Amino acid sequence: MEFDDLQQTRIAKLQTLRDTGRDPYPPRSERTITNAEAVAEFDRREGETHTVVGRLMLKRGQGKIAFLTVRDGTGDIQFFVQQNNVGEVAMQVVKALLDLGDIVQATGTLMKTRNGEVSIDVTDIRLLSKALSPPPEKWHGLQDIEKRYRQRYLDLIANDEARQVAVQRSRILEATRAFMNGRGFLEVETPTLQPLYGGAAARPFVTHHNTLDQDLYLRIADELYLKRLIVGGLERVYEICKDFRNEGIDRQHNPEFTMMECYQAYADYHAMMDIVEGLCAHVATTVIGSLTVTYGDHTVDLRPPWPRIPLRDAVKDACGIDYVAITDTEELRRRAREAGAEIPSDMVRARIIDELLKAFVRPSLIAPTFLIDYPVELSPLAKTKPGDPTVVERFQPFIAGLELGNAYTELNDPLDQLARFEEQARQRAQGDMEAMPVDEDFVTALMHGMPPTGGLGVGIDRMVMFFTNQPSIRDVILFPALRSTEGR
RNA sequence: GGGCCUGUAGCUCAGCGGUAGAGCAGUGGACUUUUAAUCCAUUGGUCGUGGGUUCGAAUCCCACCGGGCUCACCA
Repeated sequence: MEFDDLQQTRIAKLQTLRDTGRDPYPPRSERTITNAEAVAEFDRREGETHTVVGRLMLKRGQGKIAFLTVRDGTGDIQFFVQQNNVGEVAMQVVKALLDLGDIVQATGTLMKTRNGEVSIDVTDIRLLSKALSPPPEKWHGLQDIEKRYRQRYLDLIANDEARQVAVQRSRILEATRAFMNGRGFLEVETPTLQPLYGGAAARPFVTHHNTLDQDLYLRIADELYLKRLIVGGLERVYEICKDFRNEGIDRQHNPEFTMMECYQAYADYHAMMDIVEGLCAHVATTVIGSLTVTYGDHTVDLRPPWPRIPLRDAVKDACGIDYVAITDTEELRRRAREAGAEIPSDMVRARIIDELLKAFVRPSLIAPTFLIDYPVELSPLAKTKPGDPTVVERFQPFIAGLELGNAYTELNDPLDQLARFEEQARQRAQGDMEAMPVDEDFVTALMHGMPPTGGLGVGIDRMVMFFTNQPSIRDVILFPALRSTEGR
């Protein structure tokens, strides 16, 4: 490892500190009050002696005094260092050996400066940890997008918004758990390493267990395991976990992402819509403090209930194509192309409908909306609508153009499930690598009887994107997937 | 994978065929109430990498390594 001039300078200071008997990395620290508390409670704490800590963010020397802005996890406070109080030696240390980025601790009297800034009138100041690399620019922060993702700690140090998003994400997860627990759901854990993957249309990551000498898949969903628990009589279960999908990376997709899946026995997809509405409203009120949320150019009202629009009607309204009335696939393809959609000649009927959804319906789904009742072909785990074997009871919630999740009335007919798996296998044989493999073990579970069940998956990252008004999933995942660079 | 954009000092950015620049940070100095402190002086670069065009390339061209947007793919 090589050190540049700025680092060499700091390493020299480090040596000076050691040579003069000062440990640049002492094992112990003290804190009697957080910075935020000191500022918030100043009126009744003025004059008290306190010890505060944090990272040195700004340094304003002025002869025999110095003002240091120090930031801990709660906020900023100012150190007011006067040579008369700390002595000439300590003053020299502050001026010559402390650098921006260092972690420091100071003891002194809580006071306000002439200009009203809450400060510690320092009597003792010490270094807790010497930073050997300089922090990002103090005013512009860290702008380089790549560096923000690769070295997130710098982003968190320099950019307030990055910190806010990280905190909000945690609060959203907390609110989600509280909401689900409050509805009687049991939080469970199912395997990340699965001998057979399933529950979504996606390509998996493959790994290998040495002792078993067996390939395993990182889960693309936990659906099939959670439904086994429903079979087992756990009537309301949910899991919040990472799923892994070996696919493209873009503003709304990361190869590992966080999903909340829940299943409720003796319920259907309407109950799942109630949960989505309730969950979003709960998160909005507890985390945002309002049912009105702004995302990008849009401001949406999350107040339930949300419109529940059959996909057929939504597509018909958006582009005038009634795909139910057009039974001939070639006719449907022709009409879709006329409307302006790009439809490859080998695209199957269900994908054409999906394309119509993406091209014409989705862009207009700004207000919270449920699209319901999807073609059966794309939903091998969902129950068909009574009286219509071509449509399943499935819905997707959309807010501000974001697709937040997926849900259905779960298929609990074991023989129908087996037939759907076999149809998937046929599509797989025809080259659709995202079609699901046959999971006979899951069918075996269904053969023991699964109650009528509603199931739901919510993309937590997208929910966080929405509630924190972030345009990219990389902004809500602390360490997003990036190509590794040479020499790292 | 395609198209468009992008990579210059530790950080934020200018320069876009003719001597490599600014602000912040750093270094030296002045300063006992600053708020991105101020003032004086000053160090710092294989202009992502490698080729090419040219009398001359940070600048134009090609390839490669990263990144962003977008389309495709994908919940």
